[in-house]
Amino acid sequence: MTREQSRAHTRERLLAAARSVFARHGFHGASVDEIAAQAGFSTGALYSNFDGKEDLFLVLMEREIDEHAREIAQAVRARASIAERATGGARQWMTMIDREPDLLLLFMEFWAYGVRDPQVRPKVAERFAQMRRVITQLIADGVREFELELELPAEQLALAIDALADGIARQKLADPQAVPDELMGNVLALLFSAATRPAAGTGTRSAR
Amino acid sequence: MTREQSRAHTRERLLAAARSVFARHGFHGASVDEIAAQAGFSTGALYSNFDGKEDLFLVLMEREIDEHAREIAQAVRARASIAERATGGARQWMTMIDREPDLLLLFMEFWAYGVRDPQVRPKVAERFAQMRRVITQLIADGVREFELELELPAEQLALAIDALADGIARQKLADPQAVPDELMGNVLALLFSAATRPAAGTGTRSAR
DNA sequence: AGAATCGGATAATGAACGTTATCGAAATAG
DNA sequence: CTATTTCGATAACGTTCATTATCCGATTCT
Repeated sequence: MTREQSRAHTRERLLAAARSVFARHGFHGASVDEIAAQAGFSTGALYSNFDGKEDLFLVLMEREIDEHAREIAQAVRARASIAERATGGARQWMTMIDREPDLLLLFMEFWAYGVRDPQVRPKVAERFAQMRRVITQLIADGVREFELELELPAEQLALAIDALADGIARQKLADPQAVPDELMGNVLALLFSAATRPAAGTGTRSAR
Repeated sequence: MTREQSRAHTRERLLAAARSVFARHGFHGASVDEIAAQAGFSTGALYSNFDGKEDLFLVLMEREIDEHAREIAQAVRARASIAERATGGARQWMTMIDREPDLLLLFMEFWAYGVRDPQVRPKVAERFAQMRRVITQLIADGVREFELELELPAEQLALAIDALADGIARQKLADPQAVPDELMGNVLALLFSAATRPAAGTGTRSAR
């Protein structure tokens, strides 16, 4: 194994261990010793491959967030009507909360940590912006496809939806019983019914 | 000064210092040394008055959350129409984010910390439940007062509103420019317009 | 009876302890 | 010989504990 491959391999092992340990204990609760041990290395190796606990955490988060953003976008795009897209996306989100609560908790810690640190804050903001862009695009697609008009700029609607998703996740993580599974879908449906109207005088005037 | 008064006084001073230091550095970033020093005591005094850093933090949070819940409820109750109540509450929330971002950050840390700890989790859940009850009551009042019917149980609508508020706060804390001040009010207005309809056949049939 | 004093309890101190993240010099592998 | 990993040292942190200072209630003395 070449040096480069070897190094990449230890990085990978460290990241995998970090994912597991961080998920179990949270950012502050996790110890670099445990991470390094679980990866089968010493802590020095960790510091040789990363700038420290914080850097390791940030790299890991970057990766995980990317993956989840892709998943959500995919789940939404697969649906047909705008109503189905909303409920489909909502359902996907709720199951994600159920399936990987640890990871969501980590995202929240990443946020709390990043907002305080001037170095990290832009990265957190960019993550939100990225998610907003994805949702905005989905809304724009739906609007064009189904010939609708919006009461609110798509970006703002997207922000609200993202905010709603976050807030619901927070409540469900604190008390799973308090949040019915269909709630998010229902609210989204209501929101869309109020925020959209048929476009006036365009293309195939379907209804009216 | 009597013994009891003296003790209450140091507790108060410690709590005030804790509020300041926690706000500045966050829960994990704050050191008990700094808190004790700022209060003008030794760390031992802190441990004599509280069970430790965690206990101090929890007591402080309990207090602050109570206060904020009162403020919000007051801001909503003061308004006349249901639309004004929504926008009034939303405005109050947005200014609160602007005015005390540090405190909101602390709430988030309190949440992240509490969700992991089996001892603290019920307390966090109870805080959410309390806020839901307040909002539910406000909705119920509005519905009765303006003779409306709901498309969704008031509790669920309340949960969604709370979630939305939380999520918007998170985004605004990460990037204040990304969140227009009127957004929350607008979305609430849309949500209410979709979630309510005039009650059929009750009392003074105003319109229709 | 009123004032002074004593004893037990309580509050606060500050030094000590174990744990943690971090770093640099040595050792090892490519 | 260079790059990567190891090992030991260090400083900071939360927490504990023996010690000191302080207060309150009861007892004693005038």
